[in-house]
Amino acid sequence: MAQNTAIKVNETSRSAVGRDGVLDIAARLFREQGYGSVSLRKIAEAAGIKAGSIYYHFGSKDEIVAAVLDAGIQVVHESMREAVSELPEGTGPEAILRAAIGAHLRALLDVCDYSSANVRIFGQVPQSVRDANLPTRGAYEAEWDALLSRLQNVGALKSDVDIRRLRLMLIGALNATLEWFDPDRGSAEALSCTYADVFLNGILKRQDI
Amino acid sequence: MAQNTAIKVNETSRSAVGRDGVLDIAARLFREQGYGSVSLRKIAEAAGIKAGSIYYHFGSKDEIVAAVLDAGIQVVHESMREAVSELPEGTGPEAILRAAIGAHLRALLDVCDYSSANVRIFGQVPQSVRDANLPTRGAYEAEWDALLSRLQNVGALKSDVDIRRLRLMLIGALNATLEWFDPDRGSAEALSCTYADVFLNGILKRQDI
DNA sequence: ACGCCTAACTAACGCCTGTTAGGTTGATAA
DNA sequence: TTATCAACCTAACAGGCGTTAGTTAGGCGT
Repeated sequence: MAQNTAIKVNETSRSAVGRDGVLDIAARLFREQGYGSVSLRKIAEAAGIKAGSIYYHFGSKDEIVAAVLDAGIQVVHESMREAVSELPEGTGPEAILRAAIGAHLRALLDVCDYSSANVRIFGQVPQSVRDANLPTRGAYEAEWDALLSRLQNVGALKSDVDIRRLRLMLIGALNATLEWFDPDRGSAEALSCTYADVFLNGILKRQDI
Repeated sequence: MAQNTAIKVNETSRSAVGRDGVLDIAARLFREQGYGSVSLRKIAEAAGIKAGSIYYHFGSKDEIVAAVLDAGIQVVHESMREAVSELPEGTGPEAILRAAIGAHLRALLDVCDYSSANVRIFGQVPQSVRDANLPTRGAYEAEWDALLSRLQNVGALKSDVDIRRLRLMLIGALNATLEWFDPDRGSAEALSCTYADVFLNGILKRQDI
């Protein structure tokens, strides 16, 4: 009757991973292994509970992945908004852009499983889940568009570049770092600096500097 | 070794999709739906045959996806190499880079299912399949590294940028277009031009031009 | 002490997956 | 005509999937 007590003994009572615990683990597994190969049984096992128990906290697998996706965007969004709003008044356009790029990259590469999971699995989840994530995404994209437009209006950016396209290029390039970034080969901070350099000034050597 | 066009001798009764036909369809489905949600039965149905019949042409699902991944890299690799080698002698560094960027982007965005499937599903396939694709990937990456090194050695590129990192940034940014590119909002050619502009000169407005 | 609430458990369901073995075609070569 | 052979089909296998229903156990307020 008293089955494996080994698990329960170490914490006197129940471990109680809870909804947030399950979500944390799901985000980590999704980031590491992708959407398709992470089953509810895998999530449950990593959380130390049984698959069926997940349905106490969530109504379906889609609900879990949707929660992960939304949280992922919100983390980068807040990180970016704060980084920009914290700048002293009168900060130049170049420094503003550098701050925004750095915030996005930091949220992605420093250990936030939610935001990295979002980037990694968004293209793998069912259409309905993608659709549910679109409003949250849209809000973040609008924040970037507003920032870029402001910079373009004050004459800091080239005037012939389409804002939407620029934002897609920028965020796409930053997100792509997830596939190859290795903290052992240089910090996220250093990478962020390189990215800003390239995007702001290009890679061609110029005589005029 | 381009499009297969499903050449069949006397299409009287049997359709005979054959190995190449199955591969074409698999590449398209993988690109559209991702690795996890494309089953052998889906591939078979789209090919007009039954699931078991696939095992006449391939030993496993992994073998199919591995073939798709390899072909995908080879297509971009050849596209890029040809585009660069076809340039007239004495072509400037900027034009060379533009040609390489354009070739990569064209192979990805114009209807090659293999190369786009590679970018889309590489992060979703089993580790063993990824590993099998690494040599082919490495060859393409080496081609880029050689090109970038050459340009840096002749003083065309900034000398403080790490070539490996530059290549990762460049290819990553180009590959990311797959997630949002829409031919109705502008051709791949135009996009390629914008990308080259940004990477070569940056997005800041400069007084010296 | 009582009942309620939370958080888990067990056991099963129907479906889908990759894979296999053996059978069936229709065209071609002898 | 007969034999060969590539290309397909049929039917089933074991195992994994998301999901559900019903049950159990500990903690807390009254």
